[in-house]
Amino acid sequence: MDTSDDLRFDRGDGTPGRLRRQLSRLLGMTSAQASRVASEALAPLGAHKAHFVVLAVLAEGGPASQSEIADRARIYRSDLVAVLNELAEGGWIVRAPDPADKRRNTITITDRGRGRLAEIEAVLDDVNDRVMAPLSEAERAQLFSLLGRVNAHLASGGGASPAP
Amino acid sequence: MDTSDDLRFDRGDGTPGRLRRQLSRLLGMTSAQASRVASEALAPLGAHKAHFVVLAVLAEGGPASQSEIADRARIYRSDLVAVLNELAEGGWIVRAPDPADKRRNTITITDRGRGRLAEIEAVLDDVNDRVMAPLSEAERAQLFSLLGRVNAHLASGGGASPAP
DNA sequence: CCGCTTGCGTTAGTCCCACTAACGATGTAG
DNA sequence: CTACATCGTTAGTGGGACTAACGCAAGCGG
Repeated sequence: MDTSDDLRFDRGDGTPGRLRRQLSRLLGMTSAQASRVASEALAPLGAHKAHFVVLAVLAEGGPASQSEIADRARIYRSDLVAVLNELAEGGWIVRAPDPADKRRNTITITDRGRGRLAEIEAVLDDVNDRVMAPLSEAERAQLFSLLGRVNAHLASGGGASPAP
Repeated sequence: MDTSDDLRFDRGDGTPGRLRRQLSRLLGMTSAQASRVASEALAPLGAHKAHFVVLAVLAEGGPASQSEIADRARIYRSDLVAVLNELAEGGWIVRAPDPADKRRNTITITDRGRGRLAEIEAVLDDVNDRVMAPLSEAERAQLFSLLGRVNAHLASGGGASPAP
């Protein structure tokens, strides 16, 4: 299998070898492309990726406070506010004050929300499939595993700069 | 055993399975972390990643016009302007009008520029190493290969949405 | 020569994302 | 009661990808 496609990317043509060694560059480019594909696929639905994330968290973890959602969904509480507003406006979640602790809101996914989640999930699964089209099943698993390990390592402070 | 660590990441605990299936999410998180590590490492030098990219292109490809650089470095011409200004201010490149075509500038890397490139490269190589610390050599190659293939696929329009 | 189109560098500005700071209201500990 | 921590919220930063439009120069067809 040769690289006969007219990719304008990292092929032998003009890309210096130094650049190809940089993981962060490759990650960045790939991430940007994948993200773009996903966003474009969700656009017709009027949905954002954050919607999916939050709905998934609520569907699988049950009702939760906003900071709980933020923790689980790996979203900042500050950004979560707008997302929840949009989701509430669509009737996909309910934001109700927690009687036990008046600081908290208890967020619950609605039935419509579950439908919405399924809808979004279908789109994103398809996107995932298109993005990873050139990879076999085993390779996809490999990619997830490798990325996951790097990610976990970085998340646990593994990449911090050494003491000065 | 509580999750008192402040890894707010994907560790099986609260992250729904649906989210873990999404490559773009994993890519995004990992890319953001890696990018952050790189930026922090470059900060003490007063350097940006774009500096590295442009210097590398010039060092390996020889003098070039700005749009040529933009093509090779996979940067937008509009963004390139500021980068070249900074590089010129540091004396790492020279921007001279092309006598053959007065619309063009010919950009050339200086000796100081080559020194700067080496300096930045050393930092970034170290970053790369720290980021991929948990992976063996073979696994790193695997990761590059897999990412590269996905990236190439996306770059050649592989992930476009089907006709509506 | 004249107009037309194309490519070049530049300016400005948009959108999205990760991230921080601060604040009022509420809860908790001493 | 006082001091402090937490919750939701608002606002704003910084960077990266990307677009639009402009002035200028080159090239081409007539």
